[in-house]
Amino acid sequence: MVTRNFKAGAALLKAIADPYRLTMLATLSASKNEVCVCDFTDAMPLNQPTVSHHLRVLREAGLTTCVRRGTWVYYQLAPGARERLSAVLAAVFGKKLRG
Amino acid sequence: MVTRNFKAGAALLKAIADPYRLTMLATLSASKNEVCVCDFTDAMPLNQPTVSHHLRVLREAGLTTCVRRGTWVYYQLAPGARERLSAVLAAVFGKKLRG
DNA sequence: TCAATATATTGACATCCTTCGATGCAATGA
DNA sequence: TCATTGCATCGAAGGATGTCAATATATTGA
Repeated sequence: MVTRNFKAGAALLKAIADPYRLTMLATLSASKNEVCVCDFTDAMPLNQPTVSHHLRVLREAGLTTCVRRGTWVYYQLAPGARERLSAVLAAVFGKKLRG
Repeated sequence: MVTRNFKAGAALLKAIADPYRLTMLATLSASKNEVCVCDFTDAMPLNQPTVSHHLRVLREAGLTTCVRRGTWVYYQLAPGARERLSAVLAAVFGKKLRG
C-alpha cells in the first residue's frame, strides 16, 4: 500500500479538472503572446465574473501568471506548469514512460 | 482561442483529483498483483463504504477493473489508464515533451 | 437453510463548487 | 473631476462531492 501524501497533487489536479479551465490552459499554451481576460469572456459562454473565477483558480494554483497593462489584464502560462502536472502523474504511476 | 471540447478530459481528471483516489491508483500501479478491497479498507483512514465509493469512481471512469474471487473483490489498473491521463495533458499543452 | 464475512448500495448530512447579478476598484480619456 | 471601460470581489442559489451509519447483496462453510 502506497503511503505517500497526495494532497498537493490532488489539489493541483482539481484546479484543472474543469472543461473551461482546460480550455483556458490550452489557449494559453497555444498562444505565443499573453491572452487578455476579455478574449476569454468574448469566446466562452460564461459571464465575466465566472471567467474571472476560473482564472483565479488557475492563478492560485500557480499555473498562470498575470500582468496588468493599462485597463487590461493579460494571462500567461506559468513556467513549469505542464511539468508540475506531469510530475503528479509520474508520482502516481511511477517513473515516466515517454509521455 | 482553443475551441476543442475538454468535457471528457475534465471528467477523467476529476475522477482522480482526490488524495485517496491517487493513493489507490499509485498502489495499484506499484503492485504487481491485484489489490483486494480489504487491503484499502485496512490501510486507509476511511470507512468501508467510503473506500467502496472511491473505488467506484475510479471504476466508472474506466481507470480500474475488478474481479470477484470468492468473497473478495480484487482491483487492477485498467490497461491504458496512465496513457489516457497523459493524453489529456498532451491535448491541453500540445504534443508531448518527455513526460 | 443458516451464520459469517466481504463488498456494494442507500440515504442523509455537511461541505464545496459553479454560476451569476450586483457592486467595487483601477486605469484611461475628456 | 467625471464618465467609461476592464477586471475583481461579494453574496446567494443550486448542484455536486465526500463521508458515514444502516442496510442489502453475494459467497462460503457448516
